[in-house]
Amino acid sequence: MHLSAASALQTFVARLQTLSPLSADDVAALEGLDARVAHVRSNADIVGAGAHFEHAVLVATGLVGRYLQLANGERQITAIHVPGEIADLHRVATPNAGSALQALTNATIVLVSGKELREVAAGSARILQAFWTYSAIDAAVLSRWAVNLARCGAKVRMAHLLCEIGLRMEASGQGMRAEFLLELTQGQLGDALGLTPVHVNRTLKALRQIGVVEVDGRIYRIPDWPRLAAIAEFDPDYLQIVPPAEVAA
Amino acid sequence: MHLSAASALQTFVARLQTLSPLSADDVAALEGLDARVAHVRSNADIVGAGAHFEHAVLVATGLVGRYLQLANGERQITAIHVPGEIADLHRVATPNAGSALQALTNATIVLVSGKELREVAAGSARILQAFWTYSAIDAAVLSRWAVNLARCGAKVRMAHLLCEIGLRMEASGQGMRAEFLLELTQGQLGDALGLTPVHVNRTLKALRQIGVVEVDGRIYRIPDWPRLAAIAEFDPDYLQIVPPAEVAA
DNA sequence: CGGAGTATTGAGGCGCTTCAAAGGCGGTGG
DNA sequence: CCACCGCCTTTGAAGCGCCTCAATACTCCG
Repeated sequence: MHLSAASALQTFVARLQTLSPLSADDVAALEGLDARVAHVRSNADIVGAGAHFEHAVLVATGLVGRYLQLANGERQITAIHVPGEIADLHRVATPNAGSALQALTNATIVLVSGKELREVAAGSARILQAFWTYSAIDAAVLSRWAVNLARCGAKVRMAHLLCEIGLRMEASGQGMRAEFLLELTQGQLGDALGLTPVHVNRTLKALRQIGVVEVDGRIYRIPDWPRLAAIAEFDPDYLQIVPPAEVAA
Repeated sequence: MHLSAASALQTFVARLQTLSPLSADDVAALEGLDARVAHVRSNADIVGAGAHFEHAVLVATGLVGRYLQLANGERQITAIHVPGEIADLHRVATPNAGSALQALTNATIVLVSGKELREVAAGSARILQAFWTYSAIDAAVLSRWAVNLARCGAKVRMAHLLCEIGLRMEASGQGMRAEFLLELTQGQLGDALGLTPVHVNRTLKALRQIGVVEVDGRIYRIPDWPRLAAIAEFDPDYLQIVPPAEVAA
């Protein structure tokens, strides 16, 4: 197994441990799961819409997005997953989940057998509980996302996305909230934010001009995090991230 | 326990059984849960935003909504629950869920102890599995909702909501998809659809004029279900409703 | 019969979309 | 190594959908 894959699995297990107290056996069972590493090119579907797929997708490097597509070809990204996260654990509970999974950048993923995950979960109520809680937090993130889509203007939506992704990246060791690499095109950002690429561009320009974001290629810098968070009405509680050392501001 | 409360619990347990094969003991344990019946007036919060609440809320009569509120006072309803559904089972997994719960109409609810639910779940992997799946479906509904909010115009959003609610009502014995009582004000519909009350009104008028919806007070009739479903791009799969007898159109 | 919340309709404005075109940037092949 | 090509980014101009503000009618209930 590649280094990044092993590290991603550890990040995932560590995350689970903050959600439900796992025994040493539980951790061993999780780390012993059969894990097939795969590489996926940017914009390639990992799981098609409505397809059955017998593996859960753990992100090792790059970004993976969950999305739903409409008949007119438009799509809406409903979740963006950073390394260390399983993008579709919920599918282990409901095999016909409906949404598709796509690599948003070139990505390394770890395929974990759904059957094995179900067995491991059936063998330990603590693990099953952790899976449930993990999925529930995923849903809480989605519900916050829905509120932004429905109620907030483009600047606020963008600001919120940057706050959330920054924090999630930081939590999984991919950078700092104040400076991180987000390798998405403005078109992909639009797919997530419910905006056209053109308007994503204008929105970023506006955020740059008021000085809350600096963009250098695909590197985003947040010179004034509290101000960006204020614009976004960002309250990190819903992410349920337990900070490893600091308490954040 | 009132009749409606007992019947709601049975509907809920029956729903769980379609998600995970429960033993007779499991069913007995679920039906033996301590259940306190309460009545809530329209527009009264059952659980405030960010509040801890040690009970899960099973809807017995009326409608219950989950929502998030922004600083400017706007709110977005993220889920509408009909009788027979538990509105916040996810909170049993993650106590600090963030979203608030409100009676959207005068409602009868059944308060089920979160502690007891956790105990019952810890005692049976099948029940725990069913709870997880139940929550996962709730999340799938939410994700479809998010797509509508982000990508669809007012008519499509409204059409989709009517399709979904109609089907869910039918599934829990509250009417038929083609004719049901939806006791929401246009303002509440707006809170769910991400629209102003004024525009909800105009949208309903437009749907009436093209003949896909008839509104009589708060009774909604769908004379041409397939056409409404086509407008909404409604595909009921994500609801994972197993029809009791028929197969639907 | 009065009052409050709800529904309905009109007029005007703003934000995002659409359509269009030019400039940057990286990758690939000659 | 450079020239080219495709994708991405950036900017402009015009249009449409939903919002805001505003006023009137309806309906239920005391």
